[in-house]
Amino acid sequence: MAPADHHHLVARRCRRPSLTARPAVPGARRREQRQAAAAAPQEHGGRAGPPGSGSFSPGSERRGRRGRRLPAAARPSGPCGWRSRAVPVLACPRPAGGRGRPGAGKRSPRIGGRTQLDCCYQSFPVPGLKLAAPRSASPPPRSPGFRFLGEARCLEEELARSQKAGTPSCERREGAAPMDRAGGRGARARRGTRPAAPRSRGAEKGAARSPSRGRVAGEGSSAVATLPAPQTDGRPARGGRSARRAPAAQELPAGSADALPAARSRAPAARAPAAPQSVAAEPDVAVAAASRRPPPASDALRLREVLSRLSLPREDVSEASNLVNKAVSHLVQAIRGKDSFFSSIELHKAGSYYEHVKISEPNEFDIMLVMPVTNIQLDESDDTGAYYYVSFKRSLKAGWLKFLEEDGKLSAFKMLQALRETIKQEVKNIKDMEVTVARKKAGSPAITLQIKNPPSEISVDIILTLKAQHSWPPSTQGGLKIEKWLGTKKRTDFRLEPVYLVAKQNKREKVLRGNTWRLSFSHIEKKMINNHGNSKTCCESNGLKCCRKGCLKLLKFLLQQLKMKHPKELEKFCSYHVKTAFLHSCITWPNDTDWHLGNLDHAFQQCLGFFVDCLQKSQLTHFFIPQYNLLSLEDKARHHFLSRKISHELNNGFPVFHENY
DNA sequence: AAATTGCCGAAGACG
DNA sequence: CGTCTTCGGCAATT
Repeated sequence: MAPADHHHLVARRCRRPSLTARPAVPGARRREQRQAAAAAPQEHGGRAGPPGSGSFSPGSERRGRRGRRLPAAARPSGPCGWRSRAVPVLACPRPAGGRGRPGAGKRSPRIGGRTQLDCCYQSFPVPGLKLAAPRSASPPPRSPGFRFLGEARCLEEELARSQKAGTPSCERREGAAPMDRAGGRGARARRGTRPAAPRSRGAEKGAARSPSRGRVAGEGSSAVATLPAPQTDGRPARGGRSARRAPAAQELPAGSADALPAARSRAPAARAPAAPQSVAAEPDVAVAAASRRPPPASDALRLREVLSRLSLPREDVSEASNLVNKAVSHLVQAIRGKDSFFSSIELHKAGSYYEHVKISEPNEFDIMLVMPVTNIQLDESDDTGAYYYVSFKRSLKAGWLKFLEEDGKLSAFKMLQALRETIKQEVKNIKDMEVTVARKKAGSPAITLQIKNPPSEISVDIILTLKAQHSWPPSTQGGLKIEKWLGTKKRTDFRLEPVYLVAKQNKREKVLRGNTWRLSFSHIEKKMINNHGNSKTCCESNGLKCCRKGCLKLLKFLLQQLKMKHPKELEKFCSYHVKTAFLHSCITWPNDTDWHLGNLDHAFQQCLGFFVDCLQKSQLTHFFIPQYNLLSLEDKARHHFLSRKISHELNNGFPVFHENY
C-alpha cells in the first residue's frame, strides 16, 4: 500500500499535562532489556527463501523457512520459570525506581504471565471465539449461511435496500447480548457510570470490573461458540509458519499449485471456489471433509480461512518487533542527546501494526517522532481543510528560527532534512543489525529505515510530527460523527486531544516549497480501532466478540490483492481509503450486534457495499474532515474500475483472495 | 521531580 | 482451552 500515504499516522496522546517530562521513550530501557535477553539466545538461522524476495509478499509463497525456535525449556527464563522477563530479577541491581523490591511484591509469584491470583479468577480470553478460528467445521448455530450479495441480486438493489433500512438486517442469535440491541443507549449509559473516560487499568478498572472476573470461562459467549472440529490436519503438528507458508510445491501434491498453503488446517476452505470439484481428487483428509460440506456454509468458512492466513506469525512478530524497537529506541535516544533542538522529541507508535490490523507480515512499521510545539497558528493552505501552514504567534526559542521561511512559515522540508541527516548519521552506530536510510521520496513525510532481516526487509517509516495543544481547526467541526457508535463523551474527549500535524507536502500547491503540514488523526484512529465497541466490553475477555477488525483486515487484503493484480490502474488507492470506508461503516452500523463474529460475511459485505457506493459516486469523505473528499473527481474512471473489480469479487466469492502475486 | 521499573490486561498466535 | 508473546498504560518507588 502506498507507503507514502500517512494520513493514518499518529501520535499517541500523552495524557500528562502536556509538556511534563514523561520520558520520550516510555519504557525504552525496559524494553531494550527485555529484548536483549530475549534476543540473545535466539537462533539466527536465516530463512531459506529465495534471495531478494520482495518485502511485500502477503501470504505469498515466497517466504521461506526460518530457523526453528528453541523449545521453551531451552529458552532463557527468569526465576519465575518460562517467563522471559528480560532481566533475571535476582541478578539485577536496580538502578532506580521500580515498584517494590524484587520478589517482595505483595502478589504471589507469577505463572503464565499473570499472578496466581489472576489464574484463580478466570481472566483468560474466551475460547473458541477467536476471529481467525479456522476450526469450526459447522456453521455458527442458527445462522443460515450467508449468501454473497451478488449471487442472486444485483448489487445496486442490495445497496439501495440496505441504505433504506438504515441498519443491516443482522440476524440475532439467541444469547446475543440484548443490551446492545436496545440501542447504544443502554451500553452508553452503562459506560457513563464508569468514572472518567478512558478505560484505565488501574484501580478504577479493577474495581469496576472485578465482579465479572470470577465467571466461568466462556459463560458470556456460549451462544456464539462453535463446535470444535476434529483435528483433521495431517500435517506435522509443529512448524508454525513454515508449514503454512512454505512454497506450495513442497507442501502440496503436484498439480495443485493453484492453492495457497493451508492455513492452520483445512486447506480446501481456502481454495478458489472455481475449482471445488477438483479437490476431491486430493489425498488430503481435510479435503475430503470439505467436499462433503454443503456449499452455503463454506462461504463463511472461506472468509474465515482467508482471515486466518492473514495473521502475523508469532515468530516473525517477535523478531521484527525486536529489531524495530531496538533500532528506534537507539535513534530516539541519540537524537535527543545529540541535537538540542530535538531533545524533547517523543516517540509514538502508529499505523496498522500497532492497531492490530496489519496483515500477512510484520514488515512495515510506522513510528512518529513528535515535537511538542506551543503558540502556533494554523492557516489553511487550500480548500481541503487538511493542509496547513504553521507559524508562531509569539517569539519562540532560538532553535526554531533556522526552520522558518522568510514569511515566518515553519518549513516542514527543512525540519525533515535536519532530522534526516541526524538519523542518517546515527544509523551507522546501531550495532548488531543492518539499518539503512532509504532514498528520499518526493513529497513523502517519511524517513524510511530499512532493516535487513534476511531474506526480506523491514521498513520503518519515521514521520516527523508536530503536536500542539490547540483546538482542532474548524474544518473538523462536522467530522468524527461517532456519537451513535462510541458515544458523545468519547467524541468530546477525542476532540480535546492535541492537534497533530505531519510534515507533508501538499501536492496541490502551485509552487512546491515543502512548507505545508497535514493534520493527522491516527492517534484517534488507533484508539477507535483498538476500542471499537458500542458496548464497553466488546471483544474483551468477558464480552462478546465482534468481527470489526476482521472486516478491516479483509478490506485491506482485498485492496492489496487487487492492487497486485492491477498495479497501474489502482496505484492511487491506498489502505487509508479502505480504512476510511471502514470507519464510516462503523458509524453507519453502530451496534455490536451488527458485527457479530458469526456474521463476518455479512458485515464484510456491508463494508464493501459501502465502499463500492463511495467509488461509484467518487465521494469518500475524510472521516475527520467532512469537506475533504479522498476520491478526487478527476479520477472517476479509476474509481469505477475499482468498483467493478470489487463487485466482481463480491459476486464470485472473492477469487482474488486465493491468487498469488 | 524525574526517571525507571514492576505490574498486568488486551490482543492475538498457535498447538 | 492453555500457553506464550508483544504492547502499552499506570503507578510505585527511588
